[in-house]
Amino acid sequence: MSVPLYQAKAELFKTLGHPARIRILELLSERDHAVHELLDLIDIEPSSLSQQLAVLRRTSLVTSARVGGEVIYSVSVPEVRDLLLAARGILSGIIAAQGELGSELSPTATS
Amino acid sequence: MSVPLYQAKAELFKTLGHPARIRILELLSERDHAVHELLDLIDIEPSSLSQQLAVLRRTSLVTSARVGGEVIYSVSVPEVRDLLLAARGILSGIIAAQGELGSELSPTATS
DNA sequence: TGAATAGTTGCAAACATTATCAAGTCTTGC
DNA sequence: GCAAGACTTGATAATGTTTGCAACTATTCA
Repeated sequence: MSVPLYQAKAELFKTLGHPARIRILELLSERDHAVHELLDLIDIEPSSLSQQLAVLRRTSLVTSARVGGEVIYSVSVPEVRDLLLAARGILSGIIAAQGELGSELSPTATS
Repeated sequence: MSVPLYQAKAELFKTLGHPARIRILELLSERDHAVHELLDLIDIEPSSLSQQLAVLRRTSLVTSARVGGEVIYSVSVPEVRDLLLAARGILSGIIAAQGELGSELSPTATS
């Protein structure tokens, strides 16, 4: 039952392919956060946040621990930070390369 | 104008979230390939390959150039390689951390 | 105990992505 | 010109993902 590595990579990237999940990982790679803290920082419904956290948990990218009334999340693999930085590098590269012409990236919210 | 960076990142990762597209990028990050060469190396229908290439083109991750009878693809941003390597690092981290329990991820193939 | 806060789960509708087949363009070589 | 090879495009059914609401569990605190 072994999955080829390129497929595992695809799964990993798919897991990262959601704005809320990126935000979560960015925040968690700074420091651990309780769910309600994330909720204050990310504009999303509680249940939706919970579901995105579940996705990240399933992929073992984050872990959770109940501490009294709150549940604290942490990134389980520190290298996640590298991945996010690499992504930023690529985006800079692309943007630099094409100036500002028509992008497929749909403009919506701010921040 | 600007799309929030975290959203652009999510788009980027989403683009990478498909096994065929990962394969394509892995192959192209070694050297340029004509479509029919990719076709020989990846088990996929021509029309499907074409569609995946279109996705990568739209995101500006690859560029294509017609050379006589063939169309040659190249990665447009060399840093893509870093991203793929970072992904491999994370997968190793996860796999190492959890041994072989879940069996959702097991490395077999190369790269 | 009961109210309030903190999170999670289930589910159905809305939405996006993928695979496949048929049809079309472009280029080479005869 | 025209057949063959190399690719792309369009349409569509099948599948997968996301969202939002309601309901539910767990913990704290008064």
